[in-house]
Amino acid sequence: MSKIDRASVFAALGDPIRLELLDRIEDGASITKLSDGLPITRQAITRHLRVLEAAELIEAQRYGRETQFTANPARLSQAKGWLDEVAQQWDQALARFKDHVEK
Amino acid sequence: MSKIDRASVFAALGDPIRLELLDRIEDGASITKLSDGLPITRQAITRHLRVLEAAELIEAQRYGRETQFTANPARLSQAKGWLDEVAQQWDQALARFKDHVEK
DNA sequence: TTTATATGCAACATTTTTGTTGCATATTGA
DNA sequence: TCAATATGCAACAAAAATGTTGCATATAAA
Repeated sequence: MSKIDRASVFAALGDPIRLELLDRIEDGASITKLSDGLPITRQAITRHLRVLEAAELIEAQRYGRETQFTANPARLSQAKGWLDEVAQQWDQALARFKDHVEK
Repeated sequence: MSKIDRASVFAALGDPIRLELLDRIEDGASITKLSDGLPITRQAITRHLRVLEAAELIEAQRYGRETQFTANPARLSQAKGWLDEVAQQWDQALARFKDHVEK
């Protein structure tokens, strides 16, 4: 998974509307239902959903006239994994620094 | 911490150059050093660093004519925490769904 | 078969984000 | 002191992201 892919996932998470949508999706919801109460048009919501879908954080499936979106927990785990990698790097760097000071 | 703040942290993570900079920062580095080898100008790098700083993922300190950037591990932990929250919500939703099906 | 509902598509306008270039300023080192 | 180094600032240009409006289409319900 390249740094560009990682960035696209974080970028998808980088908008308050999209974070709200991830909260609302949970176990599946249609676009109209997801749009309810949000301050932008349904079409704008659709775009946000497509951004999340492109980042593979959610998946879309059409049932009749409705499109249901479901979460992709695996992708979220990956994102956590990447944050862990960086955190670990920083920890190690800090450890090296301390070691250096003590000598 | 509002959803807007969370989004700003993820948005800051949502660029391959900035992920690369986070890799390179580790235990502190100057702008010139961080820019070395990257395909954009020093001024562009400075902007990326300011984005990371605004999201509180890194901190800047001036020593003489150099500006040293250091990582803020606490902020990264917060980001992981938020991903966990969403992941847990999804897990619970999935559990409710399974429960529902079995009945 | 009508009507209402749920979406999709596409053209536009705005706003934001990225990057560049040019120039100024503060430190360091010879 | 003079030259090299490390940045900061600001004006511009280009590209990408957001949102809106208007209209078309497919499905479900009466």
